[in-house]
Amino acid sequence: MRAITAARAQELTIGRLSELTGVNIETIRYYERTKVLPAPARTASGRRVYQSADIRTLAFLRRARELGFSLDAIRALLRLGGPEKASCREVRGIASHHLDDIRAKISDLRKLERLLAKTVAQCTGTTAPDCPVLDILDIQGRN
Amino acid sequence: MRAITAARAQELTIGRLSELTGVNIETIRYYERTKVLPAPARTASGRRVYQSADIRTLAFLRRARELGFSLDAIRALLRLGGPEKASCREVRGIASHHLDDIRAKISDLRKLERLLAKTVAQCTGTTAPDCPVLDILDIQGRN
DNA sequence: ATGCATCCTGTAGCCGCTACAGGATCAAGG
DNA sequence: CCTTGATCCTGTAGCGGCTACAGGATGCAT
Repeated sequence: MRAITAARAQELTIGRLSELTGVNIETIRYYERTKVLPAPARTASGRRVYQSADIRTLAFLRRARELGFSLDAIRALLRLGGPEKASCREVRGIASHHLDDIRAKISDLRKLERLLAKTVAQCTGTTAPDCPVLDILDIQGRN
Repeated sequence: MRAITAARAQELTIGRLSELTGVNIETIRYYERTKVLPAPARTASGRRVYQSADIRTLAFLRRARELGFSLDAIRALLRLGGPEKASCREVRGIASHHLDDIRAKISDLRKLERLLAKTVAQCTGTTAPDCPVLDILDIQGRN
């Protein structure tokens, strides 16, 4: 059932696909090279021909990137989401693993934020002999 | 009171400096190549010779990296913190700019976290025909 | 026929490392 | 003194996820 069959699945150039999805042309080609996207058909002269279904895939990809999924994770998601259903459990696995990463990153950043904010607040802005910012970075360092 | 003055400024090999600071040897050389660290003296046979003051600098560098400062920012900090005092104001500028970056990143990540968490929670784990994770990534996309 | 837009491939650069190849040098033990 | 093994040196290439060229081939409108 992969066949294009009926229904005018209109064809797109890479430039048009790029416009429609907001993904840079070079990036689309990069995704193809790195097997995130399958290679599309070509015209006689070698130009890429995309189908309207590719808009959806690329939009998905773009959104997943915005959500911080790695290309590796996205390759997996596309494989799972692809050829007729997929195990929602596996998808959930990937997503919740990613969620863990995000939470760890947030927690790290919050620690940094607190420390930096506290320190910057101590700055008088004058050319004082010792600067609180340089101080936290310096020796007394391990906190 | 910056001066080390007295006290046997002992010399170190790159390996020893690496041990003492926890910074990879290759990374130390990389910092030299990219002008984050000044090139040290050399022995007759060409080996790098570090002074104990370099431990402090490299530890500073390491800590600043842990706090997420870019090498560019660190180059600036080292220049400012370097040759006798420095404008604390400029240091504060760099640090508070970095703080802004961190806060923006935290805010982004929190949005992602909420969205992903909500979605993953809806997962039954079965092989349902539609998967909430794939759904948020898909079409209805813009939230 | 001309011009310009768009496309193609291939390669190199960004950051901040890390890893390796291939060689030189050092310190210690036999 | 010689050998071994650790350490050092330089130079280059790779990671992820693009982005930006160069240099050439099409496509389309006038």
